[in-house]
Amino acid sequence: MKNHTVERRRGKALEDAVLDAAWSELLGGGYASFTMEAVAARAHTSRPVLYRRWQNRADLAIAAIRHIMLKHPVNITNTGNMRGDLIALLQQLSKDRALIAVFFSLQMSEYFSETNTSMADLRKSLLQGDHSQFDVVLARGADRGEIDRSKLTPRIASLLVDLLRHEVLMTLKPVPNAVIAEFVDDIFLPLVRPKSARGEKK
Amino acid sequence: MKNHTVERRRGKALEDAVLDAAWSELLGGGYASFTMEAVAARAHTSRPVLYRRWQNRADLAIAAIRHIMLKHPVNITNTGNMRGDLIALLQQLSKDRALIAVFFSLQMSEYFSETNTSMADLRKSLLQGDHSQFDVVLARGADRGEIDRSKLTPRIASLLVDLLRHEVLMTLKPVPNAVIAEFVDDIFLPLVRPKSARGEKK
DNA sequence: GTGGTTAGATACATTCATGTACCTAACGAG
DNA sequence: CTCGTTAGGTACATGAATGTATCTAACCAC
Repeated sequence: MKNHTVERRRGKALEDAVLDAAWSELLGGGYASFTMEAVAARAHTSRPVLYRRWQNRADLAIAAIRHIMLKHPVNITNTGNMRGDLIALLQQLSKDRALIAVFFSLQMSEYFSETNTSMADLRKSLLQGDHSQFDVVLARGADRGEIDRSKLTPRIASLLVDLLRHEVLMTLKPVPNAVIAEFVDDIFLPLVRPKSARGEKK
Repeated sequence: MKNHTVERRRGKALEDAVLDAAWSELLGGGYASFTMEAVAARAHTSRPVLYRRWQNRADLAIAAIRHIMLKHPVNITNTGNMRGDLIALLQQLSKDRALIAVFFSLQMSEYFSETNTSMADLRKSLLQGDHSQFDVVLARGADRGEIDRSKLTPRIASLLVDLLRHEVLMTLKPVPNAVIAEFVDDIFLPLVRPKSARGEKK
């Protein structure tokens, strides 16, 4: 390297660059092959810079996940009917959050054996926002009479997110829109459709 | 150690002991903290003995998983109705296979980055038996008219196994019978119930 | 400018696991 | 009983990563 211009970064600029690099490393090899050395190299800096900010690689990994989640908030839409809203939400989750969930749950296994944090705990603390947004869409659907509120048990209310998460975990890829549509049209909606609308074909 | 009696094991006896030890290690810390040293220690033997049989720790881990699966086959039952059969199957999977699926999918992440095997491939090769057994039960149910075969899309046919797997992955514990019943009674059966039986309450 | 702060670079001690080499003593077949 | 096989033990070379120490030079505030 050794450019004539040095361009030395400081403070937040440097920190963001490191966190982005850390996230890229997590995506690439997962937490198992997540090393301070590799992150430092990718961010064009050195390990001591990392250790000045985070105590160890677990801290850095968590910080990177938090950072990327802040950069990709899930926006709730209003397409006019619940089906559209649900699909839009799932598509966003598939692109952004689901990837996080994957590399979080899947590749962080090593993290759990190191720190004894239970998976449920950490997942809850990181993904708490998701459910509430689904709940908003579902409540709206119930108000409009699109779904039967009495059929919305907690398990069924979380069914779509659970199916999406499972799919991402298994395939490690963004979920195709056709699959999302299957979740919504063939599984979720039939379970919560109001009795009056039972016989309707779409 | 150094007992007066030496009790030196050989051949299959030794191999089984090592595989059991390896499985215990996988359960305890996952593949991330799965070391030849620890396995050798737990099996009261030494690393060279392991390297004589398996080329590396990935080989040993796979062998241990295969071994434990052979020891716990899933038995298909015939309780007289499909609901009973499904629940029995899911309960068995929850106790035995699901744990395997967990520590396989979850904690083997490091394995995948080492060997480039795709997760889907390996899962398929190890868990291929499960689906066929479910298919038997489902086909039986269709023959009896308990379910509507036309509603059994591939995705819905695999729904129960998928939900179970997801639950185990998230909780890392055997799935309570009440949850299994929810899967069957509140989600799966309503989706595949024949039209004639629609109005029936159980 | 000047001086405090901190990035960037290098080097180091440490730890931990891998895979191999080698020796010995127990076991099993004949 | 004898001999070939192989388990059990120890030691070693290697490599990868951690976390720390130390130096220098760039940046920022004043």
